[in-house]
Amino acid sequence: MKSPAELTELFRQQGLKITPQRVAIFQALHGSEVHPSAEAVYESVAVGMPSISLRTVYQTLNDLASMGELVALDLGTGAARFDPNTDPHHHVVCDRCGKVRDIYADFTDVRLPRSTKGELHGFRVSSTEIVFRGLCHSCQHPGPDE
Amino acid sequence: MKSPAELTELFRQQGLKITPQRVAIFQALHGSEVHPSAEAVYESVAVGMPSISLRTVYQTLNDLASMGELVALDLGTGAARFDPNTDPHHHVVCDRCGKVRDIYADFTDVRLPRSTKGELHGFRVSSTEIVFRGLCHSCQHPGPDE
DNA sequence: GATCAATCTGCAACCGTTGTCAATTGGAAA
DNA sequence: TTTCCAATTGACAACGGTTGCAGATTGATC
Ligand SMILES: [Mn+2]
Ligand SMILES: [Mn+2]
Ligand SMILES: [Zn+2]
Ligand SMILES: [Zn+2]
Repeated sequence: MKSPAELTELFRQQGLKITPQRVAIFQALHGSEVHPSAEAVYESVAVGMPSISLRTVYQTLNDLASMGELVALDLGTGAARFDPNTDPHHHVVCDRCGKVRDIYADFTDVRLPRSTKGELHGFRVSSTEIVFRGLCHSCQHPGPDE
Repeated sequence: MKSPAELTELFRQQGLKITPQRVAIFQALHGSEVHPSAEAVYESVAVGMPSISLRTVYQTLNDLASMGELVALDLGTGAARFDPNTDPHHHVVCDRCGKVRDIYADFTDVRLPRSTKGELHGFRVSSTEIVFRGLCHSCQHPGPDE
């Protein structure tokens, strides 16, 4: 995802208005590696802008996603996660708390294998997603009361 | 997943009742490779048992899943998909119609890479899922009206 | 067959997300 | 700067998938 300043410029070019809400969302996401849900973005932005609505957060996240500045991920944790990292990469997900970490690895040899008839099951594959699931550090060492 | 007869025996052993609804669901799933949603199982069973409720289908699918006889998959197609194939394998998913096919391939070299500090990002990984996404055969050649 | 806990059905409620629309607002034009 | 209007906002309803609930029904055991 581009910087808040670059996104501002991009939105302006597209004829979209630069609202304080949008700028706050740009800032909340920039450089973030936590893969927040829309709700998490909302809570983070709402600290400094209590009047913002969840609907506006969804709208802006969807706008960014359709511009390709953000990737919406469904990692099976209930809510969609938004990823400002648009480089090709994979993920580790904690089954207990939903924590997500980026995984950079060259899995170029992971390709859809051909059937015995030499074809790809009739599929034309456009992306390959690898998700590692397990427990994160803190969920492996649960405190007595959590 | 075991055969309907074996599942019947298994349920009996667990002290669970053998109801016509459960048997019909066992039969609908046995040998199936379509990865149906709960709704799809419901529609299939309801042909011969119109009075069955969707709630019962969910209940039985969840029971089978918690017994390990079935795997519940979240492949990002909206509804959960239920897989009677409990062997380790991967999937190809059609982005357009949601069709799912099993992929058997040895990706044992696909492992969570270690960080520069030599650790696995603090994670203890218990499973690795590979999902290939793209278009199935029929969705690559859409008819004029679909 | 009688008993009774397990199960079933129908419906309400839940969660994450999107549709709707009146009120508000950013920014181009004058 | 002021005007103007389309874009945006926020509140709330509605949606699809799933689960909670409660009363009616039924399978297993005797
Ligand atoms: Mn990521
Ligand atoms: Mn499968
Ligand atoms: Zn965790
Ligand atoms: Zn298809």
